[in-house]
Amino acid sequence: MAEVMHHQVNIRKRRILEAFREETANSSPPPPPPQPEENKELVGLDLTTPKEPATPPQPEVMPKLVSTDKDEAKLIDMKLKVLETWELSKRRAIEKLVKDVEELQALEEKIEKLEDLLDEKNIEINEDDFEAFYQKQMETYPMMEPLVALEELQPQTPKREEQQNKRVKISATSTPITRKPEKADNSEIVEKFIANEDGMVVIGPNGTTIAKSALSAINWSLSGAALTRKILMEVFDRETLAFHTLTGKPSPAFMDCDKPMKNQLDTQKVADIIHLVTQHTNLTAKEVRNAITTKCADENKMYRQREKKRLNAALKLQKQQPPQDQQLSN
Amino acid sequence: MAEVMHHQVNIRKRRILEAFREETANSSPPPPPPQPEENKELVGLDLTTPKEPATPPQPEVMPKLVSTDKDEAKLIDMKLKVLETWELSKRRAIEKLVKDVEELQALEEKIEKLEDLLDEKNIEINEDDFEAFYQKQMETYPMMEPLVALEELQPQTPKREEQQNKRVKISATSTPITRKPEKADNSEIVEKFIANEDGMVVIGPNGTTIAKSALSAINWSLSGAALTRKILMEVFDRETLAFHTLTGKPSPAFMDCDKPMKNQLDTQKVADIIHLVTQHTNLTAKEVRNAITTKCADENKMYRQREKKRLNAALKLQKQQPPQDQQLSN
DNA sequence: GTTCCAATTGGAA
DNA sequence: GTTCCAATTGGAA
Repeated sequence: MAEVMHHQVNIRKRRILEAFREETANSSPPPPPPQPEENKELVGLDLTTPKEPATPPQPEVMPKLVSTDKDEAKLIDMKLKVLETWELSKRRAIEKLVKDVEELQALEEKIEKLEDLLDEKNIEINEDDFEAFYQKQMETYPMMEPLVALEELQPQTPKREEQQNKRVKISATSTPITRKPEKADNSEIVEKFIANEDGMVVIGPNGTTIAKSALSAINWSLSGAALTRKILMEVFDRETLAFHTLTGKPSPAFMDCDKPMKNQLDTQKVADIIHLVTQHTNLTAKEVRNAITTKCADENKMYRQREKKRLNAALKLQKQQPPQDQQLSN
Repeated sequence: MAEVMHHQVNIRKRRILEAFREETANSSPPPPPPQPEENKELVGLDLTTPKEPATPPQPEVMPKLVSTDKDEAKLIDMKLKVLETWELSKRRAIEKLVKDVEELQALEEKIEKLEDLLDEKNIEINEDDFEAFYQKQMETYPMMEPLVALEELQPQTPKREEQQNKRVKISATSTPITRKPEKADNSEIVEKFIANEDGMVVIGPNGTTIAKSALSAINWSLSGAALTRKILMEVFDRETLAFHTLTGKPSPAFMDCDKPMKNQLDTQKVADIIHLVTQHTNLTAKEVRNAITTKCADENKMYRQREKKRLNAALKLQKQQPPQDQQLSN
């Protein structure tokens, strides 16, 4: 897989270089402009790195190009920045792929162990049984792919041409072939969840449910933290969020000042939320927990604001009324 | 690219299914054991989801299988878990790939704009100039790939067979082909940096330098935050870390209590550290900043601890001495 | 001897 | 009307 990625990258690299070559080939190189002798070895470009230590803040970070054609220099400069960005992005992509491969291998090992176990015990699995079982499982874990999808295997050696074309196309057009469909992604994810008769869907292994309508209302292309917050609002009500925290522990920063105690959010539900979010975004569990902590803090803040507003309104009302209830205010 | 990934996944899926099929084909399916009538439709497996609400904590999350052969049930159960994990992992991998493609496309657009600009202005780039420029750039930005590497392009249509074999191999052996080499990764990264005469290397666009020896001493397979901390220690000394923060702003949580002011860490250096870490790990800039904040807080804590220790030692010493310096302690 | 965690805060966004 | 940020803390790891 990493190999494939590499090819993709190399195609791109070659295109860049070819572009450069074409530019130089299509027209005779401009005669080197007369230069003062000390610049000669630099072929018309002043490329010396700034000698001064960084102490005076330098607004221009890249070493300035000095050339007869300023535009040209600027463009080379820009192009290089692009190349650099390119190279870094490539490295990151490969890292990701390597990680994927590792995950696949871990799964592979697990599966092989299971197969060994089956062999060892000489156990046979009836396919009908399995399908029935899978069917039931799907109802419980709606995120699973239907068995049919597992069986829809294209011939494995196919369409090299087509695939190749597609790859080139990805790299040659600006309209994405496999673009992340902002809205379609939504329904794609949401449709995996099958609602029960009350319109609720199970979001994690602990059986936490939320309304499917709520799930579809959530914009899954939101940044991770925002997504977590929306789901939190579906699982818990505002008051719960305002008076609970992730751990239920007091802040170590306010040990002495006796802040009002808060309880711990239902750990099962929290685990399910973390499950849901980490499976469908790139967030780590830690980031999700962080978002939960913040949301609770924010809800508490908002609750107190509203309370204050209510209190002020009540006081105002009291003042307007004749002081017949005066004893209550003492 | 997503297509490629899909194939890879499908190969795996098919292997799983084939394994199941072989098991059922190689031996006649076991005759369905006599079952009480109400279980008949479930073909020997009790697949009903647990009816009880989740209130009492249930240690077993997956619905229990009830079968004549407990081992068989258990194994199907396990196998399903694997399948589920598999499916989720696949989805994540595809998400990552889609993201990669998007990044590539963004770069593509940038480059095309540049090319258009070149065309528009009818500018030609002398290849020799470019190479000389690149050479110099490499000295300034050691992370860039050498130009030769950019030119080493394998023929683009090659080795389908080989590639295919590799893919199968990845999925069939447990020894990784492109495993992330824990140690090799170190030198691989470090060697990209070219030290100057003082053994220092530039780590980012602002020209921040650290000793190359320090860079090699760092274990790049560390978790991201730990890595950030190590680099921080190379760029700043302990005292600076102890009395500076990311922003220099006081904590909003301690506005009233007048904590001692802290200054802001050199933003240029911080930017370079963030650059270095985000390029070579999967951390986001936010996570790096978070790690910096924490490290500063920890260094401050440790500084105060040491100070206290020193003070205690001094007091002790004073007591042991004849009280001729008594006026100092009053 | 260090690193990591999460509760709290006011204000910026 | 909400979300996000980072400084601070003590203790767990």
